Amino acid sequence: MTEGRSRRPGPRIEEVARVAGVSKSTVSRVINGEKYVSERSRQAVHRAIALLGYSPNHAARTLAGSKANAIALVISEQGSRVLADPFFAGVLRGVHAELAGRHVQLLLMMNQPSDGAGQIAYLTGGHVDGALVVSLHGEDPLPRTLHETGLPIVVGGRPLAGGSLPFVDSDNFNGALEAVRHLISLGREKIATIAGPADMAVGMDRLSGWRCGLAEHGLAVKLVVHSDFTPEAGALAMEQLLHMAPDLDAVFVAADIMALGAMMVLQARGYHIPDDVAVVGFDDSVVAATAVPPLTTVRQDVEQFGRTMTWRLLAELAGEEKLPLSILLPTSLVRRASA
Amino acid sequence: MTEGRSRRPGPRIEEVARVAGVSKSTVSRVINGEKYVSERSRQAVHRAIALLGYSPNHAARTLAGSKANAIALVISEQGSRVLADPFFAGVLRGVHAELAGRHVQLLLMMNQPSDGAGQIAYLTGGHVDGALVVSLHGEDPLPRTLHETGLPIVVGGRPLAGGSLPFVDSDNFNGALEAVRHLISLGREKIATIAGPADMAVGMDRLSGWRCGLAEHGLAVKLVVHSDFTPEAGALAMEQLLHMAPDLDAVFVAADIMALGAMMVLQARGYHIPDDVAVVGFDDSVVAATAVPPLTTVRQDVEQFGRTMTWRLLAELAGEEKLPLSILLPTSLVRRASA
DNA sequence: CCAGAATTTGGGAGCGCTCCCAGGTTTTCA
DNA sequence: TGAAAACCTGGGAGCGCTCCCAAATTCTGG
Repeated sequence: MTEGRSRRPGPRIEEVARVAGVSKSTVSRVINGEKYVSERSRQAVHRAIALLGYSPNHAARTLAGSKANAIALVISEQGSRVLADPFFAGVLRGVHAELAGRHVQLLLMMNQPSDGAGQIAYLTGGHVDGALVVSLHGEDPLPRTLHETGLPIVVGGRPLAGGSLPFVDSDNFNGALEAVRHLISLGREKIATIAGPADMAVGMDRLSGWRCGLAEHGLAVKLVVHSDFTPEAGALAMEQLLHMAPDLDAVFVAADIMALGAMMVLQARGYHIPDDVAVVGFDDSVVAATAVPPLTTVRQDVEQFGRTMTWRLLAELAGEEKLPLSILLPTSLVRRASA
Repeated sequence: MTEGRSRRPGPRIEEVARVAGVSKSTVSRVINGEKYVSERSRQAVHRAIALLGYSPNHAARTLAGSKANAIALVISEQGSRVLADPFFAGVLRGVHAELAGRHVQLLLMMNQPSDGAGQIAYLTGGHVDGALVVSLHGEDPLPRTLHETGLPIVVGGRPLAGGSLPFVDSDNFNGALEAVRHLISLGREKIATIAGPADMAVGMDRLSGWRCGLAEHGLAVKLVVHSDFTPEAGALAMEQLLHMAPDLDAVFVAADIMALGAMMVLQARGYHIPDDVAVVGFDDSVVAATAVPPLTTVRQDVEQFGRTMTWRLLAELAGEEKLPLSILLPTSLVRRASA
């Protein structure tokens, strides 16, 4: 009755100030972790906040202040959905974990082909302080465009276009290298690969690792077929490889999901896995352990991926200096029955 | 130099008003789609908005207005991650698609066991207008708690606890029913099931469908083993079933991912699929098509799931009357080689 | 011992918008 | 034909906070 307009519930900064016996300027300083606040005031404010259950109003902070207190997670969805799904969920979990406890909102944007311009306008329009761009397609211009407007970003997955964008990626090269070394240690000599698309960094880096592993031992690096990240394409690629070299004795497949298709073809053609042909995948996705036979694969920690991207972005927003431009996360070989 | 404080880029509502030759009240009315605006003014405002590339400031709208212009997507993550991942990504895509073009932000929250109370405080603290709660675990109290505070919510997946929460779910019952009818039409008579957990609606509903399908034809409904949504547990359940009835001729598995484990066991025991034992899964997840043999399964459209939840929530927020309390989405049988 | 620097505090303008109010104009209906 | 109802508009208070400014206090070093 006495309220003019319907107010949001909860106490305001003014009440905290009153209870703590200081001004609202001081409360604001404490909340934002500024220096030039006496220990005495800081304690009093913290007590008052706890007592009242105060939580700052996000909209007001954003409106009054010079930052948005929010970051965006931008998913660039150009095909390759199959690869994206489990990857994406894991990354998201990591991002969220890293954000926990900070007063930063996570906004989600998916790259609809229709609204490229609108999206850029939104992102650079002061609604967010920075963006995490998960861009599986290496040549996507979005990260660069955003970066050039001065918006702090971190790209997930090495961007292909030259220049220097901050990014986080799994160490695809060394993962593949380790896979090939493992195959060689098993005595395999005719080692093929089903590579990812040539326009994706993830595809290229895994291919390079395979090449290096073979080159180390003077083995031939001819048996390459490019494919996309689907089981069907993996099957097709395997057929091509068998056509090129029916006597191959191992294949490194750049994604578990493609390995599934490849294994189907191998088994249909009467090859025994791993006796005739050893198979190593990549990702250690949920399908790897339940494949028949269980798939030896290179594990990447997607949750760590999300956490690291977020950490890097927040560090930059906090004004930290000397941050590494790019961060590669370790991979590890998971040995199962297929190799 | 002339700017006192660093301002956000872009035009403000005042400029739109000036260009359109009206007051900012009128511009606000147009933006919010209120009635009591002449067609002439409306046109002028729209032209001015397009001309200036104006986009309303979210923080200011939220602060000044009585709504937050944001909804939350709350993921209740109590185990069952494997099921959740692809499901979750699809739902998210649907949510996003439905939100496109509206001035509604999507906030993401994952249920960290640690911050249950903080999360509720945040959600009911006026930061969001409503919430989508994806809660696979049927007895999760969060949806009910939120609903009781008056926050509009839509639950994804039928909530188990009695009462009347608005929810969206796949028609698990009829999907299972159709699967069983298909098996019966194939001449199978000893049809087992690997059911989901008994404390999840999704598990119970699929089990009920199986029961009904058998009951329709007077078949025995004894061969049930409960399991959780992992391949390992599926394998274990299959072993139990074979122990109970080595001569079973079909099995309906409540999730593709469990079916994978079950098929491994069947094949290891020398059963041929589908000749000896027919297998039908549920979900039509990415693994179904690449299983050996390819898995016949019940398809649910997870993207539609997300879209429908969002539509239902936005409709309620818009004050629409006579909304259905619950919505069941159709499923369809996808025939492949396993049955 | 005192000028200047460093620290600590409160006051208040204003971020960009919505929503209430008051006033004017047009339509409706008995 | 006149009063009530519906329609349309602009002005301005204020949402809850941050950040600038000015002032008060304490700490330095020559």
